[in-house]
Amino acid sequence: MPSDTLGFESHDHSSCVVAALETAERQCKENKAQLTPVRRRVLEILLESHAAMGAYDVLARLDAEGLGSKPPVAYRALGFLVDQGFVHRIERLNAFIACTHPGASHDPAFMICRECGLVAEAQAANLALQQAAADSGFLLEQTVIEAEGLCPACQAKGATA
Amino acid sequence: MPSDTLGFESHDHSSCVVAALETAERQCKENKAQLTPVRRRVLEILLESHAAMGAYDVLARLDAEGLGSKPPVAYRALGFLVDQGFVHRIERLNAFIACTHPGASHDPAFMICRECGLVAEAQAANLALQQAAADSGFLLEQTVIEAEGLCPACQAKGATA
DNA sequence: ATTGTGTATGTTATAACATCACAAGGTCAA
DNA sequence: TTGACCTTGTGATGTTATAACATACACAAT
Ligand SMILES: [Zn+2]
Ligand SMILES: [Zn+2]
Ligand SMILES: [Zn+2]
Ligand SMILES: [Zn+2]
Repeated sequence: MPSDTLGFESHDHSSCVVAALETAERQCKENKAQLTPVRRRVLEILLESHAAMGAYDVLARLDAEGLGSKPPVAYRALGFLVDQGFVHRIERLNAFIACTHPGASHDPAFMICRECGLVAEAQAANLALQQAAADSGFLLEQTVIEAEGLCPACQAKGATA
Repeated sequence: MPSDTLGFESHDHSSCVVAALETAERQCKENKAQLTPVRRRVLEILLESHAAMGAYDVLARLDAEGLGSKPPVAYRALGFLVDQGFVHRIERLNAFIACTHPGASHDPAFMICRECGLVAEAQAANLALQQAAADSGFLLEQTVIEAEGLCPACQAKGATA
């Protein structure tokens, strides 16, 4: 299993942003979906960091920029981005994060640092779960795999609580 | 990986209930924790079926029985039961379910039928995720593994939407 | 030009989930 | 009896999410 995990390592983040936006533009064109100003702006906001953001935090940003102030504005944009695969919902946090593997078809898994809030996205198909599903006749459609713990930096800082 | 998944198969459910309650009693005694009437009743309510229940649904039951009517009553009891390992929280559903492997130390995974709401609990340690964590230096403390799909019965009924 | 259709947005209200803060009771040991 | 600790009661509040309905715009068919 190669480590294509991204999120904790220091890296050229602007290239993440550029790549994600380019992929979104292209894929919307292909899918005849519209990356409208609000939708694009929400994606940009989420791309600012590898952390998850609540819908209301996103909304506050939109509001500050005059792009909308009511919950449905944020939820609709987030819903669109999730449907397109540009953004993932983190169930554990009731929050959203920009995808770090834009374009690639994937079944994401997440590692969430409980200390600093950074979230890394990994590819981690769960063979044991697939086996359990097969054994019990369950038709597996979608999986949520989210781990919580401490990222390398926060471990180094000695954070334990 | 043996199939110790439980939830979809028809089975002697009363033995689930009895076993879970006995284990809870015993383990509380060992841990010097108190299985008070409200806590015990919440566990019994959750044990009625292999489906997840929202905190407010549990609360409605407690209220009907005169055991409490305010949200903290339900959340406190559920929190206690989760801490003791008798109940699991299903993040995907913002809901709670009684553990089907009482007493055993485990890292549960869930299969959630989107049609009928039944939830099966399996053991499904995610080796790929552990590998990804090790590769990136992430200290993995807790994992959420939840699959959504169709249970055997609902597949048979031809449910697709 | 008008009408229809589809998509996106604006807005109000409310549903659904969760916690805070403080008061009150019960148990038990010092 | 007092104090420490745990549990419960309750009002208020905070947070997350969606329902429902109205408006606006682009584009195609008439
Ligand atoms: Zn992704
Ligand atoms: Zn961290
Ligand atoms: Zn369990
Ligand atoms: Zn089912």
